[in-house]
Amino acid sequence: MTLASDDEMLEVLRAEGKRITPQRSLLLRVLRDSDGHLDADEIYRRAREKDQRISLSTVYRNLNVLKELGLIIELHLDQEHHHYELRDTAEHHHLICSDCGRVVEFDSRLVGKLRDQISEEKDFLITRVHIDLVGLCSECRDESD
Amino acid sequence: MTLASDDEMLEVLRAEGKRITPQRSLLLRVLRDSDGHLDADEIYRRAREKDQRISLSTVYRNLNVLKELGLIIELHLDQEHHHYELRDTAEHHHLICSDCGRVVEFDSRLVGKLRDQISEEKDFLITRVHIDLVGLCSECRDESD
DNA sequence: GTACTTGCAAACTGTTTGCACATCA
DNA sequence: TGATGTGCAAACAGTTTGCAAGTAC
Repeated sequence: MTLASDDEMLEVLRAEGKRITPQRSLLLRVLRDSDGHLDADEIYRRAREKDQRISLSTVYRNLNVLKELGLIIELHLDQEHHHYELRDTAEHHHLICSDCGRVVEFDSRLVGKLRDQISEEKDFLITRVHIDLVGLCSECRDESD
Repeated sequence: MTLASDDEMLEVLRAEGKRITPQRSLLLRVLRDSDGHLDADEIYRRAREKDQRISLSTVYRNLNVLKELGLIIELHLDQEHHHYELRDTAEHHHLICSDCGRVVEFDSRLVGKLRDQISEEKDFLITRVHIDLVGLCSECRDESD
């Protein structure tokens, strides 16, 4: 499902003249072991569980490096801070429960259709599509009755 | 195109037990006279052109009030800070040029279809849909050739 | 009159940066 | 060895808040 193994990702770093440091390997591992959409602080917390010494600024710096190399994606999930996830071959979007905060990924043919339609209508070359659907998941909906 | 006139919006404030202050009227006027998607600082700048004394914290406080009353919408246009616009009867989404920053609004039948499809598939009650398409507008595309 | 609102300055949060030291290649 | 990366603390940007004074109703 995911673009590349950790090794392949490390290879991208090397190819771009970036060094492979224990911190970078660790961050990639944390991201891979997660279910996606972690914020910087959560990534920092999980990384520290494995290596006490990593610093928050290193986390931020490397998230930016990985983002520039296209290995991860920065999300703006209707929150005050950013979320990050490994870049995936399968484009997907997010369905967010406004009550419990749960995030579910989805995709649909309609997304590509929409993109094509608007691209033509507005004469844009569309490179990225962000879709967030916000609502109540079935559990939270039941509770609120 | 827009939900209500300024007077109607002020009426909503009154109905909620909020006071109608010159600052609030001014902010609504600034939002209405704009093309949408202004950030707080720009709103502050424009408001100050009309009334020197308004403060940035008043701007923030009132944007939050208006947001809670549903009179305006807060956007997260892939930037570090928020943008605001008057709530519109016609739901619309944003097409953003990653080069010049231009923002174009759009809507499409496909959005409702997508919403219905995912709602059913994932068993969510979907209340809000945010779509940002990012790309190059025709002018920026021509320049980059 | 009084609860709500304002302006100011100070606090807060998420993120970035300068610098000296450490480290990958 | 030399360029890159790290940790720390300090800076920064956007936003929120405490408080005393002002104002809508």
